[in-house]
Amino acid sequence: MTFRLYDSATREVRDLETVVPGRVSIYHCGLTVQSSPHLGHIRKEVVFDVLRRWLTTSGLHVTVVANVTDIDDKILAKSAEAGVPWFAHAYTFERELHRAYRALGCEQPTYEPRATGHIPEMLTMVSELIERGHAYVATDGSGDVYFDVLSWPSYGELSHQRVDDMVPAEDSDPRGKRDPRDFALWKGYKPTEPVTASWPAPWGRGRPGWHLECSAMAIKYLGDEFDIHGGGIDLRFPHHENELAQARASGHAFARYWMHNAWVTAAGEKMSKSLLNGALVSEVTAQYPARAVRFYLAVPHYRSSIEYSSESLKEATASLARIDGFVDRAVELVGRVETSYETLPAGFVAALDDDLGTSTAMAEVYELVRVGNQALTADDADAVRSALVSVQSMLDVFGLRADDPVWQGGDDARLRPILDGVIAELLEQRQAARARKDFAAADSIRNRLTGLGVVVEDTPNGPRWSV
RNA sequence: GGUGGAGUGGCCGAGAGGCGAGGCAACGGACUGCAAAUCCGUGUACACGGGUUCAAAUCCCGUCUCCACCUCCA
Repeated sequence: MTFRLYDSATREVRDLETVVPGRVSIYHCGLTVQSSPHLGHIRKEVVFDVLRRWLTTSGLHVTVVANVTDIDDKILAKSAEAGVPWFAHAYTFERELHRAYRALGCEQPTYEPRATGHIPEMLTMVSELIERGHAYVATDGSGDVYFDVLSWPSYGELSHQRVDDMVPAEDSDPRGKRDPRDFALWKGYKPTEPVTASWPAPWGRGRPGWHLECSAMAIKYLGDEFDIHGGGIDLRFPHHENELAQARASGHAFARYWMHNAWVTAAGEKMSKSLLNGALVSEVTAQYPARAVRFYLAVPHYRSSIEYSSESLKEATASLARIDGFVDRAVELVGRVETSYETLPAGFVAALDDDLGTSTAMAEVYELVRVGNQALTADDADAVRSALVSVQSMLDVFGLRADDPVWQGGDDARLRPILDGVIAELLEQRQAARARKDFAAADSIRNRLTGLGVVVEDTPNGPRWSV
């Protein structure tokens, strides 16, 4: 095992040394299901999907946990506005998140726990923190419980900030806090909120704070200590800092490595719904092939931001078409091939082992495509097969194989033979016209097909077509 | 105020002291009836100003610009 990962906590690339040899446990913060996912949200899913695929391909047993935050202030506010129960609102967007996962070929996590299903675990953690003197019940009778930041000297260790330098928000309401930097573990029930959105607790009815959920669920499913904790870079502080403080202060070792992905930006700024610059996954996949969208999100390094533009998505579509062109012609010549870790080029393996160097790894794909195209021209079947095996095994790691069933939806399989027959008939007419040097008639047929989106190419073995 | 990230050729995007990652686009050539696809070739890129070094996009100092986090954020 030579996988190396940049750890945001230590700010260096380190060898991945897992808690249990041969196994990797990963927790990445899922979404708060309060609205439709945009490209930025789904980038995180793609990044961790590629990570999971790479570690699995490398021979490790991978367990992935990604939570669903199905209760929070926004869900309550938006559902009240819409006049629907809060859980109906949450389920609606949870389903939409799942559609986005599937659309981009992301495998679902091993476990996908909902926050509201883990109240007992959270209550236990809050109790432990109170007993150890790191949490307290609010002084204002609200029923809130806060983490006592000043009681935990290493607070700030993840984001490398000193508590004294932290500036509280100007409009922050001190409520029943001892210190403005203290954060809520438990939010006391308010009569304005639905009673179904609250649970009984020793210190009063209420609901969990956001940070608490992840700590409790990560420990439940992955154990006291686990390997990688991930999420978007914006979660580093406060969310992950708080998770770490809660978990360690209640006696758990918690994550060994912290992995944060950068954003998708729009006009240079972070994509977000509040800025109205968010491109929804459903909108983008309606305009571009979902596989090209995955390519676009998966190829740049995960710690670099990706600028959203239609040009970039068109370019991704064109790049993929070049790769597919080789794969299609190669499969026609040598048939389907089996892939494995052993069929991956050394440069590809080295690139991904070095902090998931996806961009460098993709350059290996193009190299093999070029070599394979040369072999096709030379009619060297062995060399074609060899290149095809490498290319397919690399695309597999990226989750980008064209023949993966996840990309096959939409097409009506019954129409395919009919299409084949009709186009074959037209191409025969065109070949006949070409044979009698009636190029006007031949070009007319080709132009009509091109107009319908069917690309016709003449090869030494006769014409071939693709959509 | 504190803590980080970034500025690379027409565009996207890697790299992090030494032979110009790669893709998209463009141009020339080969192939083709013409195309398409493919292959071959074509670029003196690293925000700016200094410095260190035999050698700097990469290290150091300074400057400019942009982005982010500091208790809603993937």
